[in-house]
Amino acid sequence: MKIATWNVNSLRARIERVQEFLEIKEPDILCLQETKISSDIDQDFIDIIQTYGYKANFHGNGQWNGVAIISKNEQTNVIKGFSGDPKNPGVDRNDCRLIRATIDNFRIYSVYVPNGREVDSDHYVFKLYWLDRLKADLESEAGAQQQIVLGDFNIAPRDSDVFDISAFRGMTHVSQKERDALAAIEACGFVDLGGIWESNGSFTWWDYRQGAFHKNHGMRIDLCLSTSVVAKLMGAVSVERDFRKGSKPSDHAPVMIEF
DNA sequence: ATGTCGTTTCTAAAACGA
Repeated sequence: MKIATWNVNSLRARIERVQEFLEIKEPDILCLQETKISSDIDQDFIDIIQTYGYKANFHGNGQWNGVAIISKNEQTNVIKGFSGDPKNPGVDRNDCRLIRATIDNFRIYSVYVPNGREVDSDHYVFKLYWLDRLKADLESEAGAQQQIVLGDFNIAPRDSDVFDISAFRGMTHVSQKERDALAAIEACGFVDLGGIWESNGSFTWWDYRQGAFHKNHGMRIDLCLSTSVVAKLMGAVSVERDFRKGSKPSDHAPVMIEF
């Protein structure tokens, strides 16, 4: 079984690369982030994806964010956004950053954690809130099914997950509070499957600017967290760097995990 | 060189987000 996650930075702009990925890599499940398409036109993309034998569920508001789950097998009990009615601190009230579905008795979550912008901004407060809210939803669904959480966390868990930690001191993606929020989720019984990479180099995102990809100036911010039972079944983990190359790439590469 | 993309909008250049 192959499960992948990919921040595509606009599905409209990336549809040909996504088709290429489905055709060549044949993942059983693909979680997408930053689809930037609205629910109204999702059917166009569902039709394209169906021609490759996949089913899809989208959660999007059009201009920004947007997440999706694509799978060969049926998706049931799909939930878009957080459960319940959270007290939102006021930023990005109608954003679309979470979709979950049950596939083959696994509970799959596609997440797009807020960027946070600057550590002294409301957006950073919202990022911390969002991570805490995600933890609550994961805890509320724990036990019944094995859980796998994939997506763009906008957090580099360790210093070795950025190309030059001195360039990121005091910035989002590496700050202690967001790393603590991620650690709190892991403390609920989740394993960071990409954490098997001990050294610099296994990055998942590279800035479009300054030739960052060719210099390997990147970060590992696209993560896959699973319950420890699932982690024991893990085979190969790979960053599909070829999809960061070539014509019109996203600034993120897909991460693929085999079980 | 905030040097690239992708989105949107007063459909051409700019604002905004990442």
